[in-house]
Amino acid sequence: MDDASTPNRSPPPPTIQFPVNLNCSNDEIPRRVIGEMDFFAEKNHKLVDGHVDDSVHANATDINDSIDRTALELNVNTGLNLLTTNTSSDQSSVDDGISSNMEDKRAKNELAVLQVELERMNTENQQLREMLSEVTSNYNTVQKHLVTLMQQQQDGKPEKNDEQKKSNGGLIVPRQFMDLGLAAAAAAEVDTDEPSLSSTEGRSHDWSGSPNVEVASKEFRSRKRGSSEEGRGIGREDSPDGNKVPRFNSSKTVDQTEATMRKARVSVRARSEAPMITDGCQWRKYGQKMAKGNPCPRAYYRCTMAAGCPVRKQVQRCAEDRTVLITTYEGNHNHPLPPAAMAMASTTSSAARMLLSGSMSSADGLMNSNFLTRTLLPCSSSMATISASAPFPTVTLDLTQTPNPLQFPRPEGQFQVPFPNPPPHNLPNSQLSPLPLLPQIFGQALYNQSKFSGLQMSHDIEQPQMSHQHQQGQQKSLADTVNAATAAIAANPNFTAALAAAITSIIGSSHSNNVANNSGANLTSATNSNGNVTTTTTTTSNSNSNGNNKISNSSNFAAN
DNA sequence: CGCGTTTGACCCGCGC
DNA sequence: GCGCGGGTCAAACGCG
Repeated sequence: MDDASTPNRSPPPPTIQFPVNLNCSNDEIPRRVIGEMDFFAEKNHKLVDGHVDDSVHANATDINDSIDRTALELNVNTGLNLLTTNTSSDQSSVDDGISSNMEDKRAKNELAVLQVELERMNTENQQLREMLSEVTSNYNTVQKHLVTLMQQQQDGKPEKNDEQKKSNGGLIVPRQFMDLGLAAAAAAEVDTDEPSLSSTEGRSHDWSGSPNVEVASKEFRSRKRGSSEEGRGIGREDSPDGNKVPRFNSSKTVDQTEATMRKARVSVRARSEAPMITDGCQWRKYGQKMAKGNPCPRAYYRCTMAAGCPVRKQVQRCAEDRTVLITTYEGNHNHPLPPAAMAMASTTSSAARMLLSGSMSSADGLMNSNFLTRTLLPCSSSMATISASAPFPTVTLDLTQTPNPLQFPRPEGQFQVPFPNPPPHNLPNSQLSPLPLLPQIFGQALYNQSKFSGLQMSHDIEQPQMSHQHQQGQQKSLADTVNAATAAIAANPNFTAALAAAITSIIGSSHSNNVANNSGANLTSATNSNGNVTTTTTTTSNSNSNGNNKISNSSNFAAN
């Protein structure tokens, strides 16, 4: 739990430079830029006002206390003042000049130009405010809707929960150990008596988030797979047709959503010579298969950090480029995770939630997703995608591509990823590599996004015990978050994109440990013509070459 | 001896 | 109904 609350969080590295490229060297500028971000924070404040996340509220309030909206204008004026100050100083310095009148005129002209510029910027700010206001409004609508649905869902299935608790001997503790990213899914589980993210191909269906359920599954599985009808009745609500074709306004919406969650997958593509990427967990290989269309075998791993942990992953080399390792995760851990493991866990659960938000059959889900992507994350990229056409909804995070220049370029040296993670207790230092942290970046970004999509709200409701820790983390990281958002704005001529990053960061900061921001990860998302969500996370990571992976053993990838 | 990997068999869903 | 492909199981095997 403690670990879960502070995964890989690093104090703001002293090396981080505020990305102030605003022609100002004034020390106050960063604060003023922050003030500019406070505009969003304030919105964010309103956005969460009257809702679940007190920690967000608190942080937004903090910012509000120190910086108010006027700071935005101050900020705008700041640069201008510098120039106008220069102008006036010019005036004073040329008093003894011959053409003081001309200088005066020139200064006036400059002033006029600057005023025009100021007006333009104000207009732009106004537009942005309106946009944000609209976004906020939409968000609140979606949020309310979601809460209503959650309440309905809860009211509709209380017996189920009780039943499950009874069958579990009242033991639901493992869920409390889930990390932040997992908890939302866990909450979903509590509601649905089903493993949330856990997924299979619709047959084994026993990837339960609860060890108890897992045990039950194993029981019926051990009887004989051929006679597992009983087991199927228990572990499988996803009827073969239930989760394939979303039915809108169907009474089975909830179940279908669950099925979607169960089948959600997060695929990470990374260049690595190692047989597996290091993700902080211990894995046991339980199978290997040749997959069609790929000369490299696919290895199947199961998390062994806790008995009954439902998390599994597949590891396979990319057929086209065998230096690319594709790791696909499914399921939620049901045990505490070391910091390094939090990364991937956060990634999978967050991505899955995002997936859910985009693929759940209810109109709300679609609304969430589309709303999010249309309004906040207009940039598109191929670095991460959600595939709705795949047999299972899959988020693919591509770490192999160079950052999209259309994303958020950062000045060199800015937001260097210090990879400050303490070595996982089970990993020797020699086996650490930056790579395992990248998923955390993704996870955080996705987490932010999924939170904003409204899904996380349910989590907040049902996991209030998290909020305090979140709060601490937030306060610690809020400045970094703002800085990061500021950096995005300052460094990026594409203000709209920067705005998206800023909003995403700030909103995400309400829960985050700010890894994404600190590490310079940017995430964008867009809705393509198919209505699928394209998510992009760009990192400044320069090397993912190898994480000598430390699964509990060093299994060699046979195909390599 | 215990633990983890290997690998062939098996099960299941899906498409034809 | 049949075959294919994906996923899992579990006995055999290897290693420390």
